[in-house]
Amino acid sequence: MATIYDVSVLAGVSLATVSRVMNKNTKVSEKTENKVLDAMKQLDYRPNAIAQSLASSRSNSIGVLVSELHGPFYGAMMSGIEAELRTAKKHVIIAAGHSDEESEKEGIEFLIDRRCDALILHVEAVSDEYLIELSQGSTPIVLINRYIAELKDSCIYLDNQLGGYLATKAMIESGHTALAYISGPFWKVDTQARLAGYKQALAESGLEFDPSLVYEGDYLETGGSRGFQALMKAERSFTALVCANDEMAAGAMDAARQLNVEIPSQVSIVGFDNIILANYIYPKLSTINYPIAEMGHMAARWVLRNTYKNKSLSIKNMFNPALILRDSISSL
Amino acid sequence: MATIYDVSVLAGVSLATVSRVMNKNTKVSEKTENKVLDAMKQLDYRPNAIAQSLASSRSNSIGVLVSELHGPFYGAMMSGIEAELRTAKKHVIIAAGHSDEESEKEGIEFLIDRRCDALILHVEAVSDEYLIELSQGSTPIVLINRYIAELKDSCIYLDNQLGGYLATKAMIESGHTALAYISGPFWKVDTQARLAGYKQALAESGLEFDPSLVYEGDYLETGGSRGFQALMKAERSFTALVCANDEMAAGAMDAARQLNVEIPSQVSIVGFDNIILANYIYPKLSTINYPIAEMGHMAARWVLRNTYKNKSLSIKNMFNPALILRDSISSL
DNA sequence: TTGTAAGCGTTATCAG
DNA sequence: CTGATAACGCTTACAA
Repeated sequence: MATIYDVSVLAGVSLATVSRVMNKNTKVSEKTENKVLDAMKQLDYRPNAIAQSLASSRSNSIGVLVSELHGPFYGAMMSGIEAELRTAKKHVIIAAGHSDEESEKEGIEFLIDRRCDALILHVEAVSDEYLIELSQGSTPIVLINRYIAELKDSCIYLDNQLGGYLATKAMIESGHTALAYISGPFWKVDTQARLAGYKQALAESGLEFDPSLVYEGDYLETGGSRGFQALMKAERSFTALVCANDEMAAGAMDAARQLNVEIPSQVSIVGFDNIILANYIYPKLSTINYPIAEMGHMAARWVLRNTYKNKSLSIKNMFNPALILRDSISSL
Repeated sequence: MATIYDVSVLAGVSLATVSRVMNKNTKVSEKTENKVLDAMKQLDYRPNAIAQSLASSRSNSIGVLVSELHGPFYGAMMSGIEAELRTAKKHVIIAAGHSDEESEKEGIEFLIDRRCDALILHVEAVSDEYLIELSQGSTPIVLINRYIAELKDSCIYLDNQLGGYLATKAMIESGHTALAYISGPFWKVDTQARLAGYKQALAESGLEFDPSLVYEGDYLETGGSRGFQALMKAERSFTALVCANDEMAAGAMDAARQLNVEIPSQVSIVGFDNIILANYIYPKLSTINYPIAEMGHMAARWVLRNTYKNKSLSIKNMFNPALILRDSISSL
């Protein structure tokens, strides 16, 4: 591969001049510029991004850490980020954290070692303290779906508790008083917030919170199925089921069908996230909208504004969940 | 951030020695090694991956190009690749090609400029010639879901025609003789192969191919819905619908519901890909299994074997589609 | 086993 | 406006 040196020789100028025409930061006479451009074309020259990063200590690439590379939620998030950054000619380096502390740290270190100009993180397992310390470092970080008071300006988050509240409230307003809940893993922060919203809505309506009506799932279809089966076997019956995400809701609906319980006439279901799937299962799933693609865009804009100094961009940190009514809830 | 130089000073050894203990390729006395290790720990030293790449001209990272960062198909593919590479301590840099020639080339160049040790490509818009030329370059490439005779050893592909054939055959064997088809964009190679399989099955059973029964979709739910509506309006009626992927099948089922046509009693439907969704829509979608996660693993193993010289790994280039019977096909 | 020094391909600072 | 030249942080012959 041709290097900047080859170009300079062929163009009959110095290294520095070639560098200048690439970076357009210093004036170069038109004549020289053309000579250089020609030489580049002839040699099919492509700058070595690695060497550029080393010399300039900026890589024009942003590190993104997601829990998984698959799944509708992370997919939408990555797409949102990439779309925004692409317009600014910045690139994305993605790593997976697998909701595991070691992996998340490893992923973050990989991205930092790669000299990413900034990091967009969707992390679940690392502690607030770790993140606060990380933010002292030289690589700027943005957090998605996590709120840490000390870092609030670099958090792009959803009011998860409000979401849980809205979902539950929708059931209560439809006349339900026996509401089961399929939760995500209890240790996750967003799980806790959503569950808190459920409790809040119950309390507000004078309904008692019954731990035997909540099942700890895994945010996957299988967890939803198992949860539904478990809940049906338990002594307390219910007419409404709120699920901490759509995938578990889909799993629960599947299990319901197998147990011959009809949705929504016998059990109403509401999900959370509003993934595309929610609109294509039957009956169409009522859910809480989580504007994750939009939030991905916003996180990217944060980077554009703060790291690349594009001050014309405005940032919104908190996003609101909203109830989306479809066909999986019936009135009692 | 501490550099190798800081470490060498603190440990009282030379740069080279520090480098040696990092790379474990030359013998270093235990005593020196410990001094160095201590110094590293004290300084919280992390090697600069960029500098390493520049000096060694290998980056330990593999570039992956997918059409989109979202979507169940690409999600599964990226996950498969990442999982395999992670075990070998290699990392992944992902770019999106958006099924557009310019974007795909841009993405590939980005990855090459980043000095990826190898590229795993799921490309649709670039020509065979481009890829053949690319493969002459110094960065090894593997192709997923694409077969190019000249590059066959580095292709990990599915027999798409066989898949289309199997899907169609399943309908015919269930007694259907009027089969509609919702296709992907005609310009895509896999689209053509799947459609060819459909034609092949028809021909084999003496059924005439009727172009008015095929609709050109976009591989998205919306395309499936629109396709179903269009097909229903056309003069020729049909009792079976084969869709070139599951997402369009889901869209078609949704449209069917709105038009009050019952699945599968009035119209049988079969999809393609076997994405998770297929198992959670109602009725459960019969489809063609596309082992994309497995193929992602295999592509990664190809890299491990060929680029990183792990010869103990064996490679399988062609994968077979298989019919998965669920509830969306009824016998006539 | 260890040190010296020449790169790797750019950027960026200084002179001119 | 252009050219030398010193970094950037690390690897890797070549010597010792």
